Amino acid sequence: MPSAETVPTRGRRRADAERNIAALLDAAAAEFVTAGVEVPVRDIATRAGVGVATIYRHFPTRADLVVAVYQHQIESLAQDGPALLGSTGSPAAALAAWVDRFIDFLVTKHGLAAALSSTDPAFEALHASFVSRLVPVCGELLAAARAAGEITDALGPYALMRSVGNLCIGTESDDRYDARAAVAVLLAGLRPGGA
Amino acid sequence: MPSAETVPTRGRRRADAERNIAALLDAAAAEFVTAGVEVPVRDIATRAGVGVATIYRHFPTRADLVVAVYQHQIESLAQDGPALLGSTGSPAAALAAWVDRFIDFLVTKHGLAAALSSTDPAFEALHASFVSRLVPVCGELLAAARAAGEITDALGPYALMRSVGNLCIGTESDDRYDARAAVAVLLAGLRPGGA
DNA sequence: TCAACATACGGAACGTCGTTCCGTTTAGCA
DNA sequence: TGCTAAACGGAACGACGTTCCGTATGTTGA
Repeated sequence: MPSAETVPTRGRRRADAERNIAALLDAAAAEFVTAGVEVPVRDIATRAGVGVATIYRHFPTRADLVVAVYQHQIESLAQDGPALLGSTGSPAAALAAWVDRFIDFLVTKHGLAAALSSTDPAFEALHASFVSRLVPVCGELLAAARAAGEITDALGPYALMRSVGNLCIGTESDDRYDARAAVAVLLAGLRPGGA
Repeated sequence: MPSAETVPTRGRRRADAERNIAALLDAAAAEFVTAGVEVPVRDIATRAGVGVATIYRHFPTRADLVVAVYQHQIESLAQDGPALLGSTGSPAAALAAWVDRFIDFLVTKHGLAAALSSTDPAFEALHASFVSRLVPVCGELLAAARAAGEITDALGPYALMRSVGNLCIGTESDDRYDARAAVAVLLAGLRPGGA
């Protein structure tokens, strides 16, 4: 997992570096809420009380910072998958519940969904992190639901996550559009018995 | 229709202005294909052999230029709607065929789908143009299909177009994801008889 | 406790881009 | 042919991402 190296635990960091990394994570989290994940680097640096170079030193790309900020939530999402599969009645229901948590995660983070499917190289590592951590989990849920005959194989795990991610784009700025409703329709389309 | 005012036909333009506008539309179309709709303004100006100010004089926002370039295709898409409804067996089939043409349009224009659901104010007019011209058409198709009992009312015309547009984002850069397949699932989810 | 060295820092500097400004050119017309 | 309004082009400005480099500081071994 390359993203684990983003803020290296190896060697030993100087105490000031440790402090600055913590301050940066706090500042970035706050700025992401206020101004979205595309917030200017200088704003994060200012809020953290450090110079811009300090950001680049610890987080070479913007995606590294974004990943670090949301690492815990991505991780818990990844662990929700097997848990839901064990505790929920049907695999399809577990998949639906998991997707619902994924949506929750995305729609509450200003611009994160857009960043996820952005072609901007600055966000490549973000995409990669989501893919490597969450696609396998989605794959398990999908396989279980398919084995139970509850859904078709019209979409693979990657395509499904990407579809859901895309449907979450721009949900914050338009009340005529509800990502959750769109995803519900998408999932309904995966049920067998249609075409 | 506000976009008709973008390149005003009223008054009379000087001949050089007329020429430059034509050159800009050509240059922009070419650059959009090569570099996407987010191509730097200077690149378009250079290719057209004009100064940057000339772009801003005729197309105050980037969206105005994008709309002008694709105006004919948007228009013909709008006219396809009623035509398909008249010539296709079922309203649902007409809707599917129309959506398919919409997808064709979006996936062949580098970055257009992303620009459409972008929150960047530079693309506001683009969004507005699509909404004002295409949502009503989609609404007709949707209403007909609904009246025939072929689809549910889970998504309104705006939400459907937005969903399809979102699903088309990033399709050019990733062969693990196929927008057409995702939209097919979405449409399948609109069929009655599910939840 | 103190040097000396690697680590880390901060802000200036550079290149790119969107946008505006302004002195100059030119088309249209009498 | 000369006048005027329309239009032009490129310089200039500000915001931003990114890199550079001289300076400061924590760590470590004596």
